[in-house]
Amino acid sequence: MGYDLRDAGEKVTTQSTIGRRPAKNALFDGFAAVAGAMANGRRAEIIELLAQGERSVEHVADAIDQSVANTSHHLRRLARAGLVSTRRDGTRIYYRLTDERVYDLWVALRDVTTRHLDDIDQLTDAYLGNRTEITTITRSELQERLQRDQATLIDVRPRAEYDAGHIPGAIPIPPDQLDELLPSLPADREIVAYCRGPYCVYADQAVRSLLARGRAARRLEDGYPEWQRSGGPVEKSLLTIS
Amino acid sequence: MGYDLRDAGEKVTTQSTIGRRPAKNALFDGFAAVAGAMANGRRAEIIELLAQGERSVEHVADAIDQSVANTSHHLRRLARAGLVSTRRDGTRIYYRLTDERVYDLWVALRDVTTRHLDDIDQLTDAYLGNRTEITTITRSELQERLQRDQATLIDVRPRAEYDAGHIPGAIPIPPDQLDELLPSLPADREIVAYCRGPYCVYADQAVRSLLARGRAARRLEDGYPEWQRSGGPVEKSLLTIS
DNA sequence: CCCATATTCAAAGGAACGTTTGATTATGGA
DNA sequence: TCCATAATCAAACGTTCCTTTGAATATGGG
Repeated sequence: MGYDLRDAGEKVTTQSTIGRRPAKNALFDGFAAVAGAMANGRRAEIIELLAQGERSVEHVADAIDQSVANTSHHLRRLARAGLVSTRRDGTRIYYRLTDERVYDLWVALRDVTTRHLDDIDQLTDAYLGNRTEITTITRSELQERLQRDQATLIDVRPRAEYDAGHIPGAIPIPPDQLDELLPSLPADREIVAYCRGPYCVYADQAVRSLLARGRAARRLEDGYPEWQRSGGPVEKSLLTIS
Repeated sequence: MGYDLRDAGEKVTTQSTIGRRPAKNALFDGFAAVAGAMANGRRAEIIELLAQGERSVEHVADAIDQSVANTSHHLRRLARAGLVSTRRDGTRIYYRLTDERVYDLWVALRDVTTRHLDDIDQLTDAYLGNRTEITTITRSELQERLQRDQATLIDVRPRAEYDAGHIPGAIPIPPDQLDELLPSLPADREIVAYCRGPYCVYADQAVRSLLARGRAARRLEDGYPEWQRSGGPVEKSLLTIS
């Protein structure tokens, strides 16, 4: 066992922290308050949603299947922790993530959770189906293949989100038009689908559908926000969100 | 205002998510559970403490001024979320952060909090005192100055932590020997102090004490775990922690 | 100026959390 | 084998949190 380093010297800490305890408590309660803001499933969903771009309260309420009042409550709580900010446009109020650092925090949380929480695999299976037949491609791999014209890239998010920003060269295939549009894709190359992130259902749907038709298809390992955040090139179709 | 992109297309999401709601809830509750594990001031302190290295339950209890039973409770909760792991050595159980990703998550939380929570400045002031007279130096600046022999580096953590690992060339100045050892430092160069991280009091104490003696002194902007995590060189004095 | 719409606020019930207390389990040494 | 030590567990208290309900506030259009 040897020289036990681990319990030596702590008396010192205790001594020099005497009297500071209330202040230390308050400081760490501050960190805990921010963690607490994310410590609710619906609020976690909100953060994932706002990572896509700003959204109105009603829109958020709709997306997370909650009442507007409750959604507003959750949004206010996130705002109090500094995670989201607001912008008023007429009678509507738009919420957004305060900055990219908040997004980074969310990704770090997602990462740790998927790696360490025992049940997470069952949970993702229950939500997204068994993903074993769906192979993924990394961002850098995709970038290479696009440069060499070796892949057809499709964006399977709702049209409005495509318009607000997408990976250059991506073909818009809104999720409600999968069946109409997928067959018309060129048959010469592999197809890569992406949507909102690793927990977005659309890309999985598209890949499954293509595989069922005998096409070669993969999904981007994460999604558009990750692509954008990592500095990948971006293209906007229409007016920017004002 | 133009074409309102933000509320278009959401019906689709709602439709294709119908029936999946319970699974989606469960998945995001999983993320929330991990956030919830950090959503308590004492548990946040535990994470910051374990970022320094593994510690026994009693040690942790001592450091956070809580009963062993309560501390054990908090540690079990962190373990259930996958954030910490244990190792038994005889009659003691040592807790550690499960991996570096957990540390990254903690740093991301610390970062977001210090940048966005309104009261955090008052809280750090209350805990660490007004830091306006204490200037900092970044890790890369420090590395440069060390290479050019332009600074004396002191490690003001308890001796056991210094022994477990420190920045090469750092002189150990345990916090309980500040007054004895500080005056004997060479007077020809600026002194840089570091300890456990941005919220560790020792480096501040050392710098204040040196400034009061008319010496040029700064503190490393963060601390040893950050240095180590960013790939900086590390030196160990004695046996490794077994 | 009034009304419709979008959002927030306040109150209340039930659930989950944090701390304390006292008892229980597991290990190593006598 | 028995005892001391280290850690966990179980129950119970008060506190905080989440959701729902109904009312209140702010903005823009008629």
